[in-house]
Amino acid sequence: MRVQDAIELQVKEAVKNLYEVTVETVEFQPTRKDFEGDITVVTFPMLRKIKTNPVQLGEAIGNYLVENVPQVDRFNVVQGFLNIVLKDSFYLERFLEINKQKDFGKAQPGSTSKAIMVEYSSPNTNKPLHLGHIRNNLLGYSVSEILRAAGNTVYKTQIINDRGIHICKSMLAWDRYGNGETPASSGLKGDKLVGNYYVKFDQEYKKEIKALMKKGKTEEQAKADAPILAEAKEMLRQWEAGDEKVVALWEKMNQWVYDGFEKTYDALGVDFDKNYYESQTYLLGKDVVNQGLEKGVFYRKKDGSVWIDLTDEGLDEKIVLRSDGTAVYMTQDIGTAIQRVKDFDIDGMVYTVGNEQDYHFKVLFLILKKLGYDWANYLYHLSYGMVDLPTGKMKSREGTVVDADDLMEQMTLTAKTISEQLGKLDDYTETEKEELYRIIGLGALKYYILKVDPKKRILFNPEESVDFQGNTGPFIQYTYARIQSILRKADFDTMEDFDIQQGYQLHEKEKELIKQLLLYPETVQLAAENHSPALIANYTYDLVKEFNSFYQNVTILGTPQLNEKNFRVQLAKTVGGVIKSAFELLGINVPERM
RNA sequence: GGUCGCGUAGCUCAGCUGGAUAGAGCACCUGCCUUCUAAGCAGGCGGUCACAGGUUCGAAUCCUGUCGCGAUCACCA
Repeated sequence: MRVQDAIELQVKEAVKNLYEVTVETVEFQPTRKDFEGDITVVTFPMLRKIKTNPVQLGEAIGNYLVENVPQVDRFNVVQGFLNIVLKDSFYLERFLEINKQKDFGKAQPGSTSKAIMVEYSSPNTNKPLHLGHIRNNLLGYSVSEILRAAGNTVYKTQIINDRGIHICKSMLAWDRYGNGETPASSGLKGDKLVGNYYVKFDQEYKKEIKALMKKGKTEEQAKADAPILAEAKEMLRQWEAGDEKVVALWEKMNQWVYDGFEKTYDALGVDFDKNYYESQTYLLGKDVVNQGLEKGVFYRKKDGSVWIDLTDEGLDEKIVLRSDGTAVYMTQDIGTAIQRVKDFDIDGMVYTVGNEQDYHFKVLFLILKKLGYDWANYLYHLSYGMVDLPTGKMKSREGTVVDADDLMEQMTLTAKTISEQLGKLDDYTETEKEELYRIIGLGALKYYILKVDPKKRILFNPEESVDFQGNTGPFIQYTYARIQSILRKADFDTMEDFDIQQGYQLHEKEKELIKQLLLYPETVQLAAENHSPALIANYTYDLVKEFNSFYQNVTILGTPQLNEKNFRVQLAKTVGGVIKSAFELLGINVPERM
């Protein structure tokens, strides 16, 4: 970066001295692989002010740079592109700097740092987590890590949707048909057990609808009149009234689910600094609405309901309190946001929620801004596309979901199969092997999901397994393992023996690797700004591709020259460090061997 | 119908704050394991960047329109 600034300055000097013209900005881009050079100045825009042809201009500026910028070695001109070659010494010096840094790529807290709360996962407690939750969790966790690496303070949270009619449905079904079944008695994971009763409710509900329709009711009537639904609603009323028996059942079943979720989160490798529970927040927000009513942010309609008019913003009117004075989803979200700022003194929040709620969050953020909260300026909806199956949407009630636990287990199994075929780990113990299969299987799954732009919907085909070759997690893990193998075989790993003064001449592959390493810090920043783990994934893939090409074309431990060997081992070690660091940002572990 | 998002090779995706001949992986075809791990490397095949206009010296990228897919427009969450 500093060289680019120096070059920019000298380019401006050059055109001023040579043509008596002042240019505001100089356009840079990395030189394309097909041309010789490290950095390219695009001279086309300058031609507007300077009456000459692009080749002459490029030559003139190039010569000036060679004379005035010490890091510039030589150049070539292709049309309006001035390709600059930097000296090897420049790259070697930068490489030595990187090596000294303990947390290369990560930013220290600074003036632009913020305290941010990231919400993700936010499950319902009536069914197990599925593939959709996995995408949510991986995104939320990774963005948290990325924001932290970019120098921010981050709090991870989830809001657990532990109340409401859907919870009562599984409670009712268990109460009626469960015969006292527990996770202990059945050997089922708690969330799975509760999920079964949610499905059971739906089956019974459908039976009743069918029966009612036979008696001549319309489908709509039947759905509304089914006794089992009325009973669930009644249960919700009792819960809200604090009925002891209902609350006890609710607590018991929710605990089963929490125990189950904990296992899934553990396996996924995600965690939270604080849990919020909807049962404790669903009444929040009403007093804020009333205050906003006084300030004129909201208005009351004749029937008593309270609204906000966002038509000036190109949106609609939106209700924030029902005519009976009860809260809606929006009210709750307003109240919860304010509560979180009180709890954590944060500057902003990231909500990891599917793109079906784009509109909701647009409205929520606008309302909070209009209410005058300064932290409302940094609210971000980390919106992501649905994960669909070839057969369509996943529906828990209908059992058409890819279960999170099952999927992770399946991935681990695939890793095992491949690993056993390759048979490189015969001296590993069973426990070591199992751990490794998990790392690889999860690496494949996580990378597969995180490498794609969050906005895009994912079509997941369970029939075609996730790849372990090419642009995949295991490919990158494999490269890391190879590097560790080299480090184990090298009997030195310090930089002290490498002498830059000897005028080391960089191999083309070495230079490309250093260039790619130098991009890591700005990639982290960019990923943070864009809330995009995909940028980290793609960066790491490029780095690893570059390393493998180096590895396969250049001998590292085989060279007779000590200075060269030391440098190459050190280079490999640094690449390994960046792979590990980048994968940590994605929540993916790296193995020492595989 | 209004609004938002997406549309790039057979498939999965990069590239999108405008720049050189549009890049990877999978699949398919050639080579490379007596030398640091072949989950790899080197190469080949494969594209009207959905379509049509516009802005620009220059458009996959920006603007407008059309088409296709998805989401959303509840006193549900």
